[in-house]
Parts: sequence; C-alpha cells; structure tokens
Amino acid sequence: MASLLEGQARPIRLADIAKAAGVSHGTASNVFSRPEIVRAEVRERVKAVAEQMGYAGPDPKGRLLRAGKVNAIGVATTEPLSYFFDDPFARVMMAGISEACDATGAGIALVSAANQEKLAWNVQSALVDGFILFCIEGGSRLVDLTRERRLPFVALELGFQDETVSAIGVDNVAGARLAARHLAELGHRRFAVLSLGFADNRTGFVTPEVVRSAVYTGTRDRLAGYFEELSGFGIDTAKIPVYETENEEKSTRAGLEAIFASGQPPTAILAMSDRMALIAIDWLRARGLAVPGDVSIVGFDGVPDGALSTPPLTTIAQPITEIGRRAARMILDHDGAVRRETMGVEFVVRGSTGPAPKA
Amino acid sequence: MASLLEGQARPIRLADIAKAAGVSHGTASNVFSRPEIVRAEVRERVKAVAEQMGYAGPDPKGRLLRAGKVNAIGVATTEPLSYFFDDPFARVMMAGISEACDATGAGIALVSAANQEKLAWNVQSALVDGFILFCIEGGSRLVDLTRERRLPFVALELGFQDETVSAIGVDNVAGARLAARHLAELGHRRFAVLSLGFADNRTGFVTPEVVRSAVYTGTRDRLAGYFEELSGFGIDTAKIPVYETENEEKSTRAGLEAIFASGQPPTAILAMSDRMALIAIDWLRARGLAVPGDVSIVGFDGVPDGALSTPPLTTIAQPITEIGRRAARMILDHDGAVRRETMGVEFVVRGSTGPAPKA
DNA sequence: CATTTTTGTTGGATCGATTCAAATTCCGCT
DNA sequence: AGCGGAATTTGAATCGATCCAACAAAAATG
Repeated sequence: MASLLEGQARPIRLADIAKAAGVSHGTASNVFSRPEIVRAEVRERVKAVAEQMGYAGPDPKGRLLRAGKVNAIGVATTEPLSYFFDDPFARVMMAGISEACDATGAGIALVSAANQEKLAWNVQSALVDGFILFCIEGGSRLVDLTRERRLPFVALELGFQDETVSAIGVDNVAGARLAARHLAELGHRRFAVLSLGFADNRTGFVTPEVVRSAVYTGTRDRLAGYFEELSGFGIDTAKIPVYETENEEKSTRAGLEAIFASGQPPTAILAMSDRMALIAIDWLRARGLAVPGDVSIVGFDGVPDGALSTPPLTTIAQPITEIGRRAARMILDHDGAVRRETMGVEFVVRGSTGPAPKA
Repeated sequence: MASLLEGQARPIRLADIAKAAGVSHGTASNVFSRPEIVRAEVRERVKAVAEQMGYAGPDPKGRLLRAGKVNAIGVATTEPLSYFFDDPFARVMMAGISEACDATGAGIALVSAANQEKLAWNVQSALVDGFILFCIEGGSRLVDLTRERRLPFVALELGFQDETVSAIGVDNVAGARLAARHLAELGHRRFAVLSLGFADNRTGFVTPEVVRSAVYTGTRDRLAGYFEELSGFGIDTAKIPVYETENEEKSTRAGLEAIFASGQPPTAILAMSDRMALIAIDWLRARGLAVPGDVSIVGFDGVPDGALSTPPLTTIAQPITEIGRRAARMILDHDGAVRRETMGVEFVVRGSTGPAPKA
C-alpha cells in the first residue's frame, strides 16, 4: 500500500529519510548539518537513502524557524521594485550594500509595493533580519511600518527628525554650502533651487511655512546650507525661487518652466539631486540655453551618470557606496544601539559650472 | 518574579498574547489573520493586549513554515551580487522580473556568491519559491545546484543542452544571421568574432574542437548563425578568427589585441554581446581606428547603453524585459511542466556599421 | 576486570505560527 | 422552556527542521 503512495507530490521530509534509513531524526539531521559527528557508515547509509528517495536536502523553511536568523537583509522602498535597477543613486547604493552582503554571505531581499496595503503586507512578511530603508517619497510611512516589525533597521539619506531611528546620511549643510559658495565665487547672483521634498506629496514653489514644517529635514538642511552661504555673499535669499519636485522628470520640468517663466531668470541652479540637475541640463539645452554659458548647475549626490553627461556635472558627491556598505554592516552586526552617522561629502568640479554671464 | 523577567530580550510570541488576553492560540491567530471572524469585543481586547505588550505581529518565520509558500522568487548568478546593479543586461532583465513580481506582490531575493561553497550554501538555503538563473560563466554548476532544491526554476539566455530544464532564450541562429547578413551586404569580407564562452573558464581563439564540445549551445548557435550566413556570401568561414572572452573588459581587450595583431585585420566585428561590442568601440577608437569608417561592429543583446555610445551601436536586440517578465511568471504560476521558450530578436541599425572601406 | 572517557545515537522539546474538527455560546422562534 | 442553526472559540495537530540532555556502546585507563 505504502508503495502506492510513494509517487505522491508531497515532498520528502527529513523524518521520512530517518525512518527509511532506520535512524532517529536527530541523527538524520546531523548527517546534513554536522556530518563529522556521525559515524561514516551510518552517514553514508543515510545519504544513500536520501539520494535514492530524492530528498532535496534540509528545507530552509524548517531550519529557519529553529535558527531564528534568516541571513538576509531587506532593502525597502515605496517605489516599485524596478527602482533598484533603474535609479542611478539606488544602484550605486545597492552596490555598496551588495559588497557588504557578499562579504558575509548574506542575501538581499528586495521589498517594495505598488500600493499602500501591499507595502504594509510586504514589510510585515519579509523574511529578513533587518531592513535598510530608502526614504524617498513616503519615507515616514515606511519607517512607521518597519518599526512595527521590531527588527533592526537603518534609514538612508535623510535627516529624519526622529532621533530614535538609526540613520546614515551626509552632512547636508556642509555639502550645500560648498555648492553655493562655488557658484557665488564664480560671480553668480541670481539663483534658483530645485528642491527635494519637504513632505510627502507636495510639489511647487516652497514657502517659508513649508520649510518650517519639513518632515524631511535633509531637504531643509540642504536649503539652509545654500542660504547661509549665499547670505554670506550678501545675496537676498528671500528672493530665490525654491521649487519642490518629486525628483523625477515631470515635476522637475514643471519646476524649470515655472522658474524660467519670470522676467529675471537665474544664471545658476542649485539642484538637490544629480537626477534633477541632469534633467535640467537637458531641459536648458532644448530651450537653447548654454550650460554653463548661460546657466550654471550644481547637482548633489555624485552618481556616475553625472560624469558622462554633456557637459559633465559639477556636483556634491556623497560617498554612496560607503554609505551602502555601512548600512548593511549596521544591520549585519546589529547590537541594539541606535546609530546616526553623518558622512562627509566631496566637491567635484566638472563642466556644468562657469563664470556668471556678463549681464 | 515573572514581572522581573518581563523586560527580557526574548521577543513576544502570539502565544504570550493569547495567554495574556485569556483566549486560545487559535483565536489570537485569527485576530491577526482573519479579524472578521472574531467577535469585535474580543478582537479589540486582544489587539489592545498585543499593542501594550509590544507584539510585533505574527512572525513571518512561523507563518512561513505552516503556509509553505514564501512568496518570493530567487534570482541567482555566479557573479557577485553587485552584478545585478552594474551589468546593463542584468538590469534590464531585472526590470522585467520586477514588473511581474510587483504585479503579484511577490518579493525578489538575490542569490549569489563569491566562491563555490558559498554559492552552494546560498542556493540551498535561499527562502524562495523558485529560481531564475542567470547562466553566465559557471552556469552549468548553478543549474546542478539549483536542481537539487527541487524547486521550479528557469534558466535565462542560454541554449542549454539539457532539455529537461526550463529555459527562455532567443533565436540565436536567426539573430546571428541578421547581424552577419547586414555586414556582408555592406560589402565586408574580412570578419572577426568576439565570442561568448563555449565552456567555463576558457578564453582565447576557438578551435572547431571547442565548438563541437560546447557546453553553452547558445554561443555555438550564434556562431553557427554567423557562419551559415557568411558562407552564403561565399566567405570562407574557416579563416575567420573567433576569440572567446569572459564578456568583460580584460579578456575582450586581449581578444582585440590578438585579432588585430595579424597582417589582415578585419573590417567587421561580430560581437556576441553589446558589452563586448562597446568595449571594442572604445578600444578601436583608442587605437585610432574609426568606427564605422575603418571597422564596423554589430553587437548582440540590445542594452540601453548601446543607444548612448558614440557611435551608437548597431545590434541584435533581445526582448530582454519581456524575457524577464516571462521568466518571473513561469515561476509564479508554475505548473510543474518544463517549458522552453524561444523569443524573436529585433535588428536595430544604428551608427556602428557602415560600408566596408575600399581596400 | 572494573572504571572512566570518548564517541555516537536517541527522542523529546522547541522554534512561531495556522488550521480544522469539535465544542461551546448565542439568538431568534415557536 | 426548548430547539435548531449560526456564530465563535477551543485545543490538538501540523509545518520541517535543530538542539540537547540522557543514554548506550566502544575504547582507553588503572
């Protein structure tokens, strides 16, 4: 009878092997996980039986529950999954994370979701030992969701108000000052800022009120850096248009349209991301404006694409790969402490900035 | 006493909540997984207790074992993890896979390993419902390893001898013929081939013997396609140098050196990947040879970078994203059958090919 | 030969949930 | 009050392994 059922779809379990080989499940387990402690003869017999019965090896699902550790880290974002492979910033970051994971043999699980409920479910059911959060649009919700899992997690590249969450970011103020100073020293006096989000789901010109109530303090800090430095040059920062985008094509172009609609177009653009800066370069060229002849642009991030554009982009480079590595290690050797690291930035002068045009 | 131990690190389990709320495990479980079937009053009480005790929600590790399904697909390669974020071909493929996964809410687990033992371990312990295999260097070993898991899997972009493994690839012969015909029609008569691997760990000029014993029949088919077509133009294919590389910079450059060392350099290069073709363009320019003035090049793959190079690359484009989507769906709606799909290719003429130079 | 050590093996407990048949409670109705 | 059926709740079984204390057998020691 039993033999009639053997062809069944039901996968073979370790216990089946043990019974068939006439050993206890303990021993059978040892054959696979610590073969050296079981007598050679027994070991071979069990292995033979396993082979013959078509045993797939200890099922990680079972092992997992016992071991408690998954040996994988989750990387989450509110963007669709393809974000990890499309976005240049994300890619460099992932390279750093990959490096640290490769070194310790940990895996990477990508978590994301088209819609809110799915995001929640995906975060709740991800099989990981901890999370690295890409806090872009919707970052605060992602942080809340993740916190519920009570697993270690690190937020990337944001100044999050909340000092109770671990985070790695860069010195936004210092970076922004570098960018602003460079342009001011080149003689620029009319500026515009292409800004990242201050809060979720907003775009358009930014008011002091928006800045004051910023959720993303990283954005606020960059703006503060720009303004502090420019003030030092006697520039009236209150007059500088600051347009908040979603860091993608559509809203950035809308921002440029709005900025250049005025009678006194800027000669210098401070972009809070290379992405926006690159989009701006394209937009300006299409409009017949020379970069840096008519308008100079400084980006922020230091993604590799910046070096390839024409003209190549002057930017504030974050140590993206290193941030990724550290974030991964923070999760991998988590010790329960909340850590907030601030990395330095590097100023990379390339071709998108030049002297202010003689008015 | 008990209260003294409560601050313990030990995470709270569903059973703890059940006990504290005075309900059975079953009911406690239902509160989280099917809240609608438990009486509102009880539900709220349990939720309150959970909240108050700091319960993280049902642990996916536990659920997993019971449910059996992970709801994630593993993507494996023998390259380091960063391959998924660096390599243009992989990135486009991942975008397709991501799309299918996003649509069904499945996650993606990246599997890879620096060395052989780790690869084995990672494949064996990956928590996934199935695998998509990037079969590049070392693909056959990866297939063997994966087969042992007895999970559904699909091999990508290779003609694998073994008809028992599911695979998705393109019509290599047809694609190669298109490329060869294009060049022959432009008047080219002296060719060289930059080839992908025929077997693992080989580089250098290829002999008929190597071709005959090819492990990667995809490579063999492309070569066959090139040769069939060229023969039709009365070209002696036996004289065409075929250099096998590892599809990266070093060996490709070595191949070019070797190919151009002869007295009769080719006027046309058939590259079996865009990667090699792009490297060749750089190499030729650095050598002072004009593309396509002195040498024409046709790639294979159709990665986005090809459109951006100078000159833009003429190539045989695979429907990479679509392949990724299908591969993911094959795993997601796996029905136990072995499927082998062959997709069509598209010939994309850009700027890297031109008429043969007048000798 | 008796006594310790060493080496291997056993089987129960555990990891953290879900499931389901059976038991119980609740309600409306005659 | 009594009854049937719907709505809830219970508790044991299960998922597939690993761990470990206890035991047994073999080898080394006195």
